[in-house]
This record gives sequence, structure tokens and C-alpha cells, in this order.
Amino acid sequence: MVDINSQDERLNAAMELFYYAYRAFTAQPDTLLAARGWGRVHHRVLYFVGREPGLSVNTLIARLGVSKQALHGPLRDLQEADLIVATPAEQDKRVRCLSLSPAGATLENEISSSQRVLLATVFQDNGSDAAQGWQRIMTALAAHDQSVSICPNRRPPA
Amino acid sequence: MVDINSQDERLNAAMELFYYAYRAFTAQPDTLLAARGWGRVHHRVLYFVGREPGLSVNTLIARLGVSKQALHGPLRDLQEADLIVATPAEQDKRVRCLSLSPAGATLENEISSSQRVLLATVFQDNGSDAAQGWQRIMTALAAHDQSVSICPNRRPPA
DNA sequence: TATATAAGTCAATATGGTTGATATAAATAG
DNA sequence: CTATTTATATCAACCATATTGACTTATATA
Repeated sequence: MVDINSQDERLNAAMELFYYAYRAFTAQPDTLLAARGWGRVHHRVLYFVGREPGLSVNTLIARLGVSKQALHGPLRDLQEADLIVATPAEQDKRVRCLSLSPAGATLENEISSSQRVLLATVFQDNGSDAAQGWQRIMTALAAHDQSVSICPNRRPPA
Repeated sequence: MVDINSQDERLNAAMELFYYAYRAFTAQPDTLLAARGWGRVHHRVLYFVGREPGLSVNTLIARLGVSKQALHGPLRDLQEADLIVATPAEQDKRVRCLSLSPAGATLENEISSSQRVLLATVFQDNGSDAAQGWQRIMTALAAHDQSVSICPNRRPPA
């Protein structure tokens, strides 16, 4: 039988830990983007286009869960900076297929590699047992995600 | 020697995991607060006041990293809802000491207990080894937090 | 040919943050 | 006792970012 109060304390500590760890994890991408005067949406566009090259504007809107008007500003920024290219689809020339330019891929990689390096460091510093445990717990948590697929845009990702 | 690409894949998966796990973790508090038409600031006020009862308004502003004008709306909401009480300090009657009312403590507990329950569940389901590993990794990550103490308000916490 | 769809844009509006100026009450310096 | 500083609280102007609605253009399809 575990002492209820000490159990609660442990969980409270875990809650704080989660928050500060997440903040550390997201700090560097934010800094890299903010340097260009860009925000979360730019980051998320780069992220989603990087992971699903050739997706359409409407698909991206669905992925991000924002209105098209909210997307177009950042999307245009990224196109004008030659980080995202939009090419008409062959079968249907109305739809624009979005993908990362080489420069866009470089930036996207720069951003996410800062996160990969951080993770790689802490995984290596704490041994594979800890890393595996972390993965198990996070997987279980992610499985509890109640969020709808076309996300309600209340709490933005990336 | 580890294959670089598979290593990157593992880290990419960890990045996604982190994001979805965090979203699952924060989903329920958001829902509970949104039901009252409230947002993150209300939550964070309840959280910080709950963990540091008797703190002053200026201290709270520093903890949150927002302007006093941005704080006062939500703070007034919470006072009018009798969730937060402000009592003049004995030594210096200018400063208001903020604390949770019984109702405020109840709500705060309701909010955070949804998170405690989620954590307790996944910790229990995955064994103490995994839980300990998670804690080690998250602690190491949190230690890398570069954020300044009076945070620049660019990337909001809680 | 008429209609529907994908993308892009303009306008009006809401929210939530900012800074600046000011008011009030209480503490403190001279 | 008076003057100044400090802690809190507002008011106003402004800005960024999101929303919805209406519309245009190009393309596809019935």
C-alpha cells in the first residue's frame, strides 16, 4: 500500500517536469523561427510539408486545423522566401502540390535537428533503459490523445 | 556503430511522440477551463497561486511573464468567481496576497487531478522501470531549459 | 454550357496581447 | 508634515493573429 500523499507529490513533480521538459524541447525551434520574425504556423507548415511532400493546400489546412485565410499569410512568406514551392498537380491543375525547396529542407532540418540533438544527448546520457522507459510512457500517453483529427485549433501543436 | 539513418528515424519518432503525448497531457485541463470560457492564463494563475499561496500580484506577474494589464482581466474573473482571494499583506497593506478559496482549490485540484490520473495510469500500466526512465529523461531535458526566468512571453507555458 | 471545386484575396470582427498614462492607497524619506 | 516612491488597478490606443463571409480566377466535370 502506497502512501497517497507521497504518491500525489510524485505525480505533481511529474507534471512540472513535463511542462519544463516540453518547454526546453520547443525552445530552440521557436528561437530559430523568431529570428526571421516567424511564428508557430511557419514552423508547422515546414514540418507538415516536410513529412508529407506534395500535399495540397486544402490538405495542409486540414492538417493544421486553421482557416485558409490564416494559412495564406505564412504560406506566402515561405513561398516568397523560396522555402516552399507550389506546383500544379498533373491530374488537376487547380490543386497546388506543396513541397520543400532545398533551402526549405535545409531550414526544416536545422530546426528539427536541434530537437534531435537534444533528444539524442539525453538518451545517450541516461542509458538505453531510461530511453526505452521514456518511449513506453510517452507512447502510452499519446494513445490517450482525445483530440479530433481536424484539430479544434484551441491548443496549437509544433 | 549505429546506423545514422535508423538513429534519425528513432529520434524523429520520439519528436512526434513528444508532441502527441504533450497534447494528450494538456487536453483535459483545456477542456475544463474552456467550458467556463476561460483560457490558459486563468489556468496558470490557479496553478501558480495554488503552488505558492500568498504570493503578491507583482510576483505572479513575474511568474507568468505577462504585463499587469494582461493579468488583470483573468485575475478579476477568478476573484469575481470567488476562486481567488486577495488579502492585504500585514506588513505592507499595499500588496495583495493571493490565495485559492476553497472553491478555487477544488477547481485547481479537479484540473490537475485529471493530469495526475493520466500520469498515474500510464506509470502503473508500464511498470516502475519505465516510470523511472521517463523521469530521468524528462529531468535531463528540463535541465536543458534555456528560458529566462522572467520569461520573454514569446512562448507561453502551462 | 452550367456548375462545382481549389486556391487566393479583401473586408469586418473578435481576442488577447502590448505600451503609455493615470489614479488611488499605503509606505517611507526628508 | 510633506514629498516621493511603490503596489495595485484602470483606461486608451495599438498590434498581431485568428475567425467568418463574400468574392475572383482558373480548372474540372456533369
